[in-house]
Amino acid sequence: MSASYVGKASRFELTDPASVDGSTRARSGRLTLPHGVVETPQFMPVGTNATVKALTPDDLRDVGASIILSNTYHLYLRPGHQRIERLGGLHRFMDWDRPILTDSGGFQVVSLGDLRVVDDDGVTFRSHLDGSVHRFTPEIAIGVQEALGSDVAVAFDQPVFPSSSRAVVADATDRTHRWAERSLAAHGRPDQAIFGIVQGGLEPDLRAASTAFIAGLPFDGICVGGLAGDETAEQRETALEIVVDGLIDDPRPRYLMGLGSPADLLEAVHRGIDLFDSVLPARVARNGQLWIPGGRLNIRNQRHLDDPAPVQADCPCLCCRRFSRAYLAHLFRANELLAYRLATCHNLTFTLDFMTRIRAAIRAGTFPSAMAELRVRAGRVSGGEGAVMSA
RNA sequence: GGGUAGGUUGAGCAGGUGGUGAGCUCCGCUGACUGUAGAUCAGCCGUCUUCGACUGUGGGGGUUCGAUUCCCUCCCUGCCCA
Repeated sequence: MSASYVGKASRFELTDPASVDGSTRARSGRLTLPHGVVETPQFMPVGTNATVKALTPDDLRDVGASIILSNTYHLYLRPGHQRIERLGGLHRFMDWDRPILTDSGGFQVVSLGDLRVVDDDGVTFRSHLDGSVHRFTPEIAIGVQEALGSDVAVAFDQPVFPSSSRAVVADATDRTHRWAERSLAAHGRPDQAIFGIVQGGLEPDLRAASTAFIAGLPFDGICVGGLAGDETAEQRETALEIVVDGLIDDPRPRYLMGLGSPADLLEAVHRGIDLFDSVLPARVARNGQLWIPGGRLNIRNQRHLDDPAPVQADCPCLCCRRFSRAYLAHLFRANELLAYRLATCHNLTFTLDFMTRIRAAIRAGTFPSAMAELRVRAGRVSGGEGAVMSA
């Protein structure tokens, strides 16, 4: 097994390969990009509109973000990638000097709309902002990302819902493969890495074939797309295992797109994933759900109004360092803007701290035995009959 | 003291001039949220043995087959005049 990968704009070194006893595929590494180093496994907060909602760049550093994701589709429509390029690129525009990965816009083209037409060459769609008609092709999506100047560009793909029929999945997966080749051919920026996306839905053979196809192309990293949708955790883990099986000797970073709850992150790391992104911790924070060890709390509940304790006693975030649950509960009820900032700081701090704990366990060689404790810490923060902490 | 407008489910309101008032917005509660058209959305929000039933329009009394509605009286609130 190669322990490192060197591309023209990125480097990935496994510092701690998966345990030799085969009990886990969790591994730890270091991804070096033009704007800095990313320790893996790592979570990328999502900053769709060149901002992680409610946070300043200083807040982002404070919560421990080492890389964020931003969005090609949204920035193309507003304020326009050419404008951002004229203003010195995305990093300068948003004053974030650490790495940025840009999603290709494929996800939005599918998630946004009824008013879209997919053909073999690309996608024609209507802007969600003003209804105007636009067209994305792999070449255009890559061109936009080069203009933005992200550290990592992502190939243009066509995701489909995991529950889609086999015919739909097969069609979209084939198209994604052709678009992957075209994305690579179109990409020329030397200070920008490019990742390719595996599709294949929940069809085992299509997943395996897609993994083989994408892994066969000279991408700098492999994204696992088409999950974190309407599939069950079991279906997701099965699909994930198929993909990682196909990448077992591949030295490049593996990025599972769209996953974000601590419990889900842990299980995916266990199965060999290095990178994640999700809006979940930030969105849920804005809606009043705070993640704490072992569970969560709804800060809008009346019982918090008199509670002088911080959201989480040992948390170093801006919110927990200086404010009480009572204060945060008040801010939410009063619809004060500070509520969103503080809550987002907390959930991202919790999530990124959780990843730090995972890395520490892997690097200490104790990940398999640490999983039980990490699972408890992750709690069930989403779905099902999840435990809601009362304290 | 006189006049006037009112008293509707936690709050604020709609409606209702003899034929079953549970309608709205807040507040509150619960759930959802995973490559962000999301500081959003959904459900509940009088009581109960909750696919239904019961209660409820300030209190009391009257007329009536039937009263939130008509009559009498009392209480409370706003405003105006003394």
